Amino acid sequence: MAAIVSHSKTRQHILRAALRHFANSGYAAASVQQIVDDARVSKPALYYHFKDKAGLFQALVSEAHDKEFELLCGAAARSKTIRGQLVEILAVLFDYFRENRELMRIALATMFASPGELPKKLRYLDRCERNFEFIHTLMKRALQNGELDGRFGSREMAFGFYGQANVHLMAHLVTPTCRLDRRTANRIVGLFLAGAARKRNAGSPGKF
Amino acid sequence: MAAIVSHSKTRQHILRAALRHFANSGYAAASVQQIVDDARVSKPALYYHFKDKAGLFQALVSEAHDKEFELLCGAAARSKTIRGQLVEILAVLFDYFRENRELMRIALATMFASPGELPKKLRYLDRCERNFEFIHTLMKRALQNGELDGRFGSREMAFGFYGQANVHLMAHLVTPTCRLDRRTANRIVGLFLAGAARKRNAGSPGKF
DNA sequence: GATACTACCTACCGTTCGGTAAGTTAATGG
DNA sequence: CCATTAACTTACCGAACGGTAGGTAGTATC
Repeated sequence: MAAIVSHSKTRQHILRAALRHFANSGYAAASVQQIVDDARVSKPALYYHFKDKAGLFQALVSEAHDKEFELLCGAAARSKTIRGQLVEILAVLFDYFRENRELMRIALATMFASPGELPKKLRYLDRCERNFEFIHTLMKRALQNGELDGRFGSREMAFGFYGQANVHLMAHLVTPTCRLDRRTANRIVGLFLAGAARKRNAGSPGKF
Repeated sequence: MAAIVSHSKTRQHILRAALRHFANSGYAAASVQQIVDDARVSKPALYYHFKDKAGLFQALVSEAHDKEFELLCGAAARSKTIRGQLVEILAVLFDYFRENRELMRIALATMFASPGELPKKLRYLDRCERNFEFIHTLMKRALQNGELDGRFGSREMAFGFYGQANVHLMAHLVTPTCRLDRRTANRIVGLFLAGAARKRNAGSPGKF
């Protein structure tokens, strides 16, 4: 896993242990003592590399959101149609999720955290917004292209899709419902684009 | 607010204060001391009425999910078509949400909590599942009626809808995006049923 | 060979945590 | 009039919390 970049070995151990504990217990319930025990380092070693508990968390949060943004960009570039882009996005998120579920958990948890749940000095809202706005941009473009239904707003569609993607990920953290793979990605995008209602003319049903 | 039922006045104060703190800070970060200070009671008074911190939380969690279930049932009964039922469900959830956002926050937070985030003895997964299964049942019925597209499974549609409903609620906790009212409910259901893709024959566009 | 810096260490700080022991007050029942 | 119970109270517990003071081994520099 090349996800955690760090110059020091100790710093790396700390980050990896912190990732485990924050992902598993949330910010408040994860204790610094547990983290340093798990990382087999002393507490001052942690406070040498990170300003405080919040700073340690911040490092992981930034990495999680930046990684997601990177994945979104890469995936969207791989297709020209909105359908292809959305499938690519879901597929790559699912792939990454399967092997880095702890980092993803942190990204999701910070996205939907209560105001008092995390230290106020933490900066992550701008990163959340950036990731959402990326999807939003795709939708706007597809709307102009005529790929999407003009009766809906780009914002509500971006919201519907990004929201649904996140729900699938979050739900999978709680109870693995179905395999999060490319096939599932295809079906989700299919449902999103075609809608759940029965079609009046079953002329060209397409495949999902 | 008749949400919190209790026989003792003190118990009521405690529950109300606990609701505020748990909703605002999450389980771990909310301290018993803050709660009793806020409720203007002593700590042993709290431990007289509730077994422990987890028991206090449990009372709120149960109430939150039970209330949601009640809302779902009432809303679904108000219409015969799946479209009508889904709109009613969203509308009633939105209504309730606007006036009881703290209780809703707890329901959502427990739904997507990490394993180590909450005490293990807490019982809530069965209640989550019950609420989801209610939506699932509606979808199954609508599928048999031919109201929904047979190419999709009832489970994935229930998931898509319930998930999207929850995302709208959660997102609204973080940043109020749009008015959560009946009009919004209509648009969300519209998007869910019709799909985002442009329709080939714009014969009867419907209104959302 | 003194100085300075990195990368830690042991030991400990004050605070807050969830929770309790034991006593008090007011009402109720025999 | 006494016993019991409900509904608390003050005072306190040990453990865990996040964080730090002060010292040190190793390396690099002048």
